Amino acid sequence: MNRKISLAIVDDHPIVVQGLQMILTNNSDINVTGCFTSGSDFIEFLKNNEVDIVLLDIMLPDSNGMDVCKEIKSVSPNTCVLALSNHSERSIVMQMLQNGASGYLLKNVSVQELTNCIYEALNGEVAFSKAVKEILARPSANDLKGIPQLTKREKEVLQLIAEGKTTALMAKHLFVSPLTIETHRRNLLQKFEVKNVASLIKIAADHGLLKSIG
Amino acid sequence: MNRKISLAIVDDHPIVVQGLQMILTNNSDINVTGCFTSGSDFIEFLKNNEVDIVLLDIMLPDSNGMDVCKEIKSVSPNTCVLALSNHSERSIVMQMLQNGASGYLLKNVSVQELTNCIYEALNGEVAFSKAVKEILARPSANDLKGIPQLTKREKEVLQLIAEGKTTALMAKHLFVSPLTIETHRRNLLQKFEVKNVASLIKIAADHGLLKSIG
DNA sequence: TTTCTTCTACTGGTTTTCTGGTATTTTTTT
DNA sequence: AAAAAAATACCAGAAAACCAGTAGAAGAAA
Repeated sequence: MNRKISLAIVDDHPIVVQGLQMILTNNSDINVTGCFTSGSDFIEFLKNNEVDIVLLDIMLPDSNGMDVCKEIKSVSPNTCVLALSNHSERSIVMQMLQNGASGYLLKNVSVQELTNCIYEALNGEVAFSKAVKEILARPSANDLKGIPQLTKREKEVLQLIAEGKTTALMAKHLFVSPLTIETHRRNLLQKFEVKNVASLIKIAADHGLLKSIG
Repeated sequence: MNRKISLAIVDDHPIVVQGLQMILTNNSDINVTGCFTSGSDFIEFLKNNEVDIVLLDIMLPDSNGMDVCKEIKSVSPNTCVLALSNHSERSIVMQMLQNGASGYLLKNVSVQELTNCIYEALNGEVAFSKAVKEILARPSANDLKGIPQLTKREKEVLQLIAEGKTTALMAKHLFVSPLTIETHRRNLLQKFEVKNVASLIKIAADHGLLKSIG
């Protein structure tokens, strides 16, 4: 090993910071270079110091995690960002990753998982804690309101709508009257509690109800 | 250790089957209980035999992977299904998981990863190979055909359309004329080469261009 | 400065979706 | 056999989306 890994912690909860530090000082590869309670403090630090990886709480009081992450990556593209959060909402996870994070951990992460994820991230991989993988895998299972129960025909029509077919085309395709298709569409909108196909398709896609376009 | 893990392989490529068998016989915990070249053969077997985990190729000649997976879980809910595939399309991954798969591996998986994933799956976790995590994390970055380049305003409008807002509402929201919104929508349709918002939203969602609903 | 892109806005017309009803037939379940 | 659920079909009108073409103004890039 040539040199120690330079790691920073950004979190406004002293207890979390203490805990992380304790865990990480046991690891001889890792050097905790700095702890910060705000995103902007860390960005300043980053301008004059090299940091290999940062554990970033995404719920900071002053700024939001997304923006901090984006800024970190623009100031120092090679610094890995591991998002650390209590929030297990899928959309937040996705947004962080979209903004360049190397991974996402819930704060209930185990010590073993934490160190694994750090090494994975530094190795250029994407790192998730167990609970996060669960969220990414089964968006609907973690949903408050369940997916409406659809009939076979409704699923077919839903799929065809997503493929951009108009009522007339769908009717031909399924050998029924266009008026029947309209009824199905109407029932779909009602079941999903939306008022146009745009949101219908959005929600259906989020729930993994649609086939990918061949 | 009380008893060996019972593992089955379902794949129509003899070479893959051979390879998997070779790798797995080196592992004294695992007993390869059976190899099958079709989904229905395996389902039959499953009715009379206990299988802890099955490595399932999702591109079988006779049936499709989703349905086989669903059937496996209905015949034997405790059998873990690890999907094995060359296909790295996000929506396929999601569909398999939706249908009860415990994980998804691309066939370029390493030996180490494979065994890790098997243990993770048996342990009730969701298991992904490295490449799959990459896909889940950054849907857009892994696309073959590039996503059309969107302007800032177009992205905003796209998002609002996905949220089910009408032209009039979007116009109010963005403080512009409804006619301007219409133009943006039109440009979006043109850029994505589709002719209605349904397919627009479908494709945008597939590419991870939309925020998920909280 | 000129050019390119983006954002803005318009006219006018067509197609499709959406809304609120109703209702018969077929299939499934009890 | 009766009841419930699903698939089928219709009318008529309102609202929204879609199409084709044009074009000025602001801002960024050459």
